[in-house]
Amino acid sequence: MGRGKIVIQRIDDSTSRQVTFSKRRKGLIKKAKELAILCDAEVGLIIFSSTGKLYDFASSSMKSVIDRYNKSKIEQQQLLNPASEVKFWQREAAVLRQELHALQENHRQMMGEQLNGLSVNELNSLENQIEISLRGIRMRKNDCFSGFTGTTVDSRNPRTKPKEESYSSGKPRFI
Amino acid sequence: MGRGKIVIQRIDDSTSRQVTFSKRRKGLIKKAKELAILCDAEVGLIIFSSTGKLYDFASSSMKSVIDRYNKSKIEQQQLLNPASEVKFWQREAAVLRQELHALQENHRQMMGEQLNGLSVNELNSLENQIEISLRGIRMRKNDCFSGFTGTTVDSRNPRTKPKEESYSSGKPRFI
DNA sequence: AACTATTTATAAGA
DNA sequence: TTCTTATAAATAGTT
Repeated sequence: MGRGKIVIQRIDDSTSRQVTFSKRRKGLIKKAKELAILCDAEVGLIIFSSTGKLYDFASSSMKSVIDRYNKSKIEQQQLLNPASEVKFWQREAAVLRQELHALQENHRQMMGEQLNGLSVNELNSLENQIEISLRGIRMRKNDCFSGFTGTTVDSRNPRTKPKEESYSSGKPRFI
Repeated sequence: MGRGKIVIQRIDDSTSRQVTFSKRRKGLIKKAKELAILCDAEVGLIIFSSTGKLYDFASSSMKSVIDRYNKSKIEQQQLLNPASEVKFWQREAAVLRQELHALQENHRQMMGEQLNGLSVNELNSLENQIEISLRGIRMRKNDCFSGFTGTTVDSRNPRTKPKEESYSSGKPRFI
């Protein structure tokens, strides 16, 4: 966009390279500003002349832009790096598998199965837990069938509670 | 540069803001590239869209640009920060003052003045230095007045040496 | 995503 | 460096 068309390659003549640098740098910074304002974007622009002089523009602050850039790049790399992603999901799967196994074993023991591996103490503990659970169930049952005397049970919104505390809930409360 | 003139302010309509963002981002990156090539400049450009997506361009690498930027900024700040600059020159002056004092004291002692603060050992050392200096001076003098027999003195380019080794030289050689 | 009328940027010249 | 101006390039609004 000038008197003549130019090809985009290094301008050999040092003087006209400097002149072009001045003009285009000004234009570039102007357009960077406009983009930031028009499109509500965060823009950072750093220019070093061939003589090493620094020119810059940032719509917010250069520190903010660079920090955001670094954060963004790290995230990008982690998501785009197949090895990391694989590792992430491997870890995730390992954790879930472990939780699942623990819960399954606990569940079997609560059902009175697979008790061979337990010591007497552990069996006592399990027995105790199940007795507590049983008492809770019976108390709730009692509430449900014999009206609301309100003497020994929690009276806050009692009508909605039974379902939440039944054993079939997804979150068991004892180990 | 379009069908109509626009004012530079946030485009309210989200769709046309996005369209404009696409067009202008492309244009800005193109111009950044051109500036880098045409003018042999190092350019880094970071753009975050209003939706947080990152677009960037660097003529070398963004790391290189940011590192250079940081270095450049630190230098700039140190030079533009009056307090730092004052401190810098204060340190510089202190060092020079110290060197000057040491040299002045040495000079006075070489001149046989201000000898009160010296121990016998130091006086002996000084005496010795001055004797060596004296011998050097006499040898040179000898060379100058009695022709060039070349028996005991350095014969490399003898005609230019006397001036360099006279005591009035700016760089004294003994302490 | 294309088109095109305009505006804007800028190459060359002074 | 700065101004001018012819021309190339970018892009706003439209399709």
